[in-house]
Amino acid sequence: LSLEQYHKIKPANSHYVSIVLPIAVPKLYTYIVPEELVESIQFGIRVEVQLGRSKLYAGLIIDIHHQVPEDHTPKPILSIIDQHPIVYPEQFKLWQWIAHYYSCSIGEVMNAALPSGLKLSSETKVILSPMYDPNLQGLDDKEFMICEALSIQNELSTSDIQKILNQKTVYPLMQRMINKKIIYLKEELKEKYTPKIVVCVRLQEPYISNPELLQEAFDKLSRSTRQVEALMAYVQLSRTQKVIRRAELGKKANVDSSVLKAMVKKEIFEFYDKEISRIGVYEDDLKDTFDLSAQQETALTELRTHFQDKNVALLHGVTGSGKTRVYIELIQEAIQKGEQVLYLLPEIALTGQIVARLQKIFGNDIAVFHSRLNNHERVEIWKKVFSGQSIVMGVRSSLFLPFKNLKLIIVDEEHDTSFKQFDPAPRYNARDSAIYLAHLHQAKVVLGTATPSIETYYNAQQKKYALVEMKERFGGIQMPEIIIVDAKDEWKKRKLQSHFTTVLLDELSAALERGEQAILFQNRRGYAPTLNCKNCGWSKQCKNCDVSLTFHKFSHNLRCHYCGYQSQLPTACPSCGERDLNLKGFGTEKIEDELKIYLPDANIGRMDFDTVKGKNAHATIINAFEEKRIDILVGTQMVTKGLDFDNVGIVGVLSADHLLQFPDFRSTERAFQLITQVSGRAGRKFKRGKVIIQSFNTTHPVLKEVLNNNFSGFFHRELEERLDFNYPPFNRLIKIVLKHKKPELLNHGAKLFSQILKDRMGKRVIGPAVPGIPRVRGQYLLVMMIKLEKNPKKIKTAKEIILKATQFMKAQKGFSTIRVNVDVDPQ
DNA sequence: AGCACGCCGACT
DNA sequence: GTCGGCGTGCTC
Repeated sequence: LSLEQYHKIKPANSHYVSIVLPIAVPKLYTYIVPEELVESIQFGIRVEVQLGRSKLYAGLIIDIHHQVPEDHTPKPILSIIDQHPIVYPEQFKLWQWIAHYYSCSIGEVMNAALPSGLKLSSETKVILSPMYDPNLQGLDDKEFMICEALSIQNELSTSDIQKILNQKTVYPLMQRMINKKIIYLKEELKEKYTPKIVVCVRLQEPYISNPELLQEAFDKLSRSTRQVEALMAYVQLSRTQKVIRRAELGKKANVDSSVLKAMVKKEIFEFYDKEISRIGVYEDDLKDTFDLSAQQETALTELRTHFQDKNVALLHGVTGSGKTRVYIELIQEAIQKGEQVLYLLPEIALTGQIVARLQKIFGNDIAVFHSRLNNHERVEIWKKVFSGQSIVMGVRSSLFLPFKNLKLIIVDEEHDTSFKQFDPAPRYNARDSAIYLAHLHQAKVVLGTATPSIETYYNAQQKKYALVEMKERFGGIQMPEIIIVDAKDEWKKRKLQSHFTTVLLDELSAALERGEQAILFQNRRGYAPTLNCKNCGWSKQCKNCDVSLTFHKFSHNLRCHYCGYQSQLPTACPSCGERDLNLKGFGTEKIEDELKIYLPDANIGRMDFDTVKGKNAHATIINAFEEKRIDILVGTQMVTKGLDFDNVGIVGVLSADHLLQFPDFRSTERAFQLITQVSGRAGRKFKRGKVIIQSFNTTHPVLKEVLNNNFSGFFHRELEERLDFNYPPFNRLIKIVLKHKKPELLNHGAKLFSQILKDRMGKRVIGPAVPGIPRVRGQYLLVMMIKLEKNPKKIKTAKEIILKATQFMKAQKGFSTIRVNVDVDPQ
């Protein structure tokens, strides 16, 4: 239908809808609503639409109007997917805010926001024509192969055909076959969500209403011992639970399903299907009984008072001060009023103790939303929140759940960098987005941490946020004693034993003798970063990224941490033939091994990215440590977060220097946070703990500030530095990364791009510069940074300039394939 | 994000 | 010639 034809025949006063599609296209699309569907359309429902020639999508309606499209013929909505909205207007406002603030498309936000179970897309499938005759002449080899496959498999997807023919481009061939009417397209939307169904068993009438008649049933079965056992098992199970699964009953009575089937025939049992939750439910309803400390009471009162005129409060409480207890009180107040609460946590902190603790108190009022949930579980939580689930504990993406009466958001470990998503877009910060979400819902926000981020503390100082402090540990336990050990000095005196100072080793063995446990923190994983040739210094590089491969002892191979590329160990140096290859650097795995030499009697465990990969691996290690099957836990960042153990006498930081050496304006801040957090694991609940920090450069001011637990000193010194170099919190940063697989082309494009930015924004633009790792996954990178004054208008203009510059550069011949990533407020 | 079109070099 | 790779532009 041409545009003119359409305008001639278009019905008067038709309904049109604006639709968001879950893809990275920058704009919304307008579809026409067929007369028969007009009644069913509303904001926030998904509809099936066609985009392009064959793709079908589930798009979201976000506007309904009568404005006739001027420049194109609208396609019709094909069908209605939802009877009721799946997205509220508040949610959509959050999406819009994120898209604007973080410079990405609304479709990208939709992609991140909806669980994939709610995002439908078509897979082009083809079927064989019923008229097809295997003896038909005139087919070439490839066509024949497809027909053969189709006569066996019934239908094939585009990717199936690609595999069968072992070639990428199959569409022309498919089109040809369609034209010849050998095959047909089969387009269908598949609903990915199917509730989990289990078969359950219950008694039939009359037994169900008259349990006293059960004796008769037993008599009736007396000839079959197995059936009697099954009935007995049923009676036992029914005392403690309402729903009895067939499999469970079979297992308990040790009978197979044929026995149960026979009992169905005898009209004692019947089977029925039940839709069950995939989310673990917590039955125990124990209550946290101990009283609040005076400090906690004060903090609560202060928070309540501040919330009368401020919407955001920073709760700055030292490790072990009992912030969680304060949250619990606030949550309790909220749910008593029937309000919803969102408790945001960094991914890694979510996996265990804190969840268990809150579940103990709030039981099934809490839904837990983390990244290891599968699609079905995500959709289930989505639906639960929609129907009013009162508390959600979750990672950054739980921000997008369909709250309708959200009144309190807690962002725990507010400083944590994992609240910021950096790839893919939307590159949003969940802490900052949470504050906007709270604004939409008229909710209050508590930002809790022992080590506030510079930005947040600055906001509190500027009175933008309220500030509540808890300076003492719960139960009057002292802050740990911190000892800074000069590793350089020991090295000079030849006392240093591999990576351990004598101070650390002595303290460790003393602690073990006292029956205490220890945590050692090392900020690197793997055995040794590189395998080097002793003769010429050669090391094996990744073929996709410009980094040396890392040696992994467990799998005994070399790996790239950036793209996952793996390679065998070379037996000799390929460059000079030298057979002596050396391990350089040290990681958690090596620490674990070497510690075994110095402390042979200790049970040593390791917790890092490699050992917590399995679904329950993380919990298993924590349990082993809790049950004291591990004496010393060696780990990366993971050991710093959200773990509460009551028998840790010693915490060791193996090398503070590694943390301070990063070429990044946040490295001091991160070092302070990490060391303070890991120190906080020492001596909680039990007695005063000890922290040993090893360093080759003991004069660094941050170490002294950590030593004295001097947050304020650290903050002011850091603030001055940030002011000198125009960094946040005084300025705002936008980071732009350009990527392409051809370095020369990338350089030229970046030059053009940066020139446009510099013409408009002058010296605020820094770069383009080659980053520390110049190539990742086969793509060369160039980085630009823009330092902007905190002026909303200027920031808005800057984002527009970036968008225009991107469009301009991409319009030039050859540059269209350069990828541009914009990261607002990078971490 | 797909997907098709069109341009180009590499083959039967 | 035609196949397949790759860059470009469009999708209501």
